[in-house]
Amino acid sequence: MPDFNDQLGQQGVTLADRVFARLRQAIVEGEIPSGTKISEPELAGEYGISRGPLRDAIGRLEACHLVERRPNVGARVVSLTQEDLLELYLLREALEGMAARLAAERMSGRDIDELRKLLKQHQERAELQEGIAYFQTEGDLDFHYRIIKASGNARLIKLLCDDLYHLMRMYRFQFGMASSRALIAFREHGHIVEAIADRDPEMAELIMRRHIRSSRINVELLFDEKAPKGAKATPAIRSAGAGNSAGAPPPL
Amino acid sequence: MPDFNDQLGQQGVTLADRVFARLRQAIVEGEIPSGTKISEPELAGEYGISRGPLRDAIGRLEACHLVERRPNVGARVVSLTQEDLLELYLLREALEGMAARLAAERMSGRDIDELRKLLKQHQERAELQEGIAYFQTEGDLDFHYRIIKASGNARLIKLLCDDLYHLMRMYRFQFGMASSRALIAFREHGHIVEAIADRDPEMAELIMRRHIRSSRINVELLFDEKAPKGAKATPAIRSAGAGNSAGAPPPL
DNA sequence: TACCCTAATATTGTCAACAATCGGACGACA
DNA sequence: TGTCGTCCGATTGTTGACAATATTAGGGTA
Repeated sequence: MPDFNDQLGQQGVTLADRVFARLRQAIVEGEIPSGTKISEPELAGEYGISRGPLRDAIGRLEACHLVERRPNVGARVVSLTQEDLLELYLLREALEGMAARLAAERMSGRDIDELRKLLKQHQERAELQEGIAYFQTEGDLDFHYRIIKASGNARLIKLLCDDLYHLMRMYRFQFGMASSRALIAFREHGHIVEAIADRDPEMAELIMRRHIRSSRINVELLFDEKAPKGAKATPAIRSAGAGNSAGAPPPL
Repeated sequence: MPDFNDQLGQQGVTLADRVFARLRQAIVEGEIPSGTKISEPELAGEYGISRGPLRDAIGRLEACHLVERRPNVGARVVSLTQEDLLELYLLREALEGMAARLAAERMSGRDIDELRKLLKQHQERAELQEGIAYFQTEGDLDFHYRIIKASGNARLIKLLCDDLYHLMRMYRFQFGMASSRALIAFREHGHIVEAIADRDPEMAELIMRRHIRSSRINVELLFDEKAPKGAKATPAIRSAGAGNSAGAPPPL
């Protein structure tokens, strides 16, 4: 259970912080479906707060690319498209490739050991429950998360962990991403750790890039399978839990 | 004269848009020096607006990493450090490398011709006024700008052109970046265009990455020269035009 | 019946006042 | 004299009301 961006427990200090964290979770996990219009008076009423901090929170969501805003019209939750997901993978290929390179240069031996342990846990879990599910959803992100952190590049870390990873999580919640590739991906993770342990930046970057590129191609194939030709903007598949519009959320 | 992010003329629709654009320019160009505290009442008074849209604008500046905010304390203009600049170069190496790769795959023949023309203009200008200055400041950014746009990856474009390039501009305004490397860089630009025209993505990415890496190393050397040992956080060098604190800015 | 123009409605953008929190100055005490 | 505690001032966070804009429903006309 990785804790992206300290969203757990430690709730932000200010009202806008808390409502931002909560809205982000609701959007990422699909509680507020893609394409939904964000009504300021309505949400303010539900959360029992004023429109001021709510607008602040919406602004931050926009900065994360989780909602889109048009002046004098309002904000909508982004609608996920196949095209955008593929663009996201290209970004990750470039950025996480660099992260792996830097990690190979700077990661401490101690952290490398920790990373190895993490992989062992993943293996056990995968063997145990055969539920490649866990591995490919949270476990995979956790692995990547650690390598990014190990890059030591604050800007890279912020970009990947604060923005892009919430988007990736959102895509995983909305599209299934069942991944017939889990075992292969797991082995690739092993190779990446080896390259890092060998202090071979070139190799670490190369393998990480191929790893992410393979994921992208896999996703591309899945899309072509489901929608042989057109289907240029497939919206969310799962309706994701019937939004609790009745019954206000617990107090902040 | 590239027009990063449509900041010219076409002023935003809403008040917050306009004050955001104006503040960003003031910060990037050093009119508001690094490290300055952003006082909401004061600025609101100067611009003749309320604190609401101003706070909105400050929030967007924070999303661009141009100001840093602490709850209940306030916002300050980011203080530029050598370390952060080097991190920025690493990001650019990864991202613009990918942009060059994509451009080689997708750039239209027409746009490639345009790019060649641009280089010719740069050459003439450089020869004419011998003022490598222009080339290395705005011209260089313009060249990179076009390749990024040609990548066709909306997310990549947004990231580089909306956020990172304003930061690069800010560093160029604050630190000199005189660049003894202008001529070499110009030739490298030529090689990049060739690789794109050859539809050789691997090569285009490789050269772009080396190009940016060379810039980074050059900057690193400059820093080591000026501050042989410590000097871990060199603040702005130029005081940049005596900030017009007296005399309110023209109306929005 | 289809299209366009007008007006009502609801939403967003903006403003000014209130409450909560932080930083610094002053003074008391060891 | 140095350190801690307290108070005050100022700034930020939040609120509710006002103004401006976009959407939608309705009626009139070709």
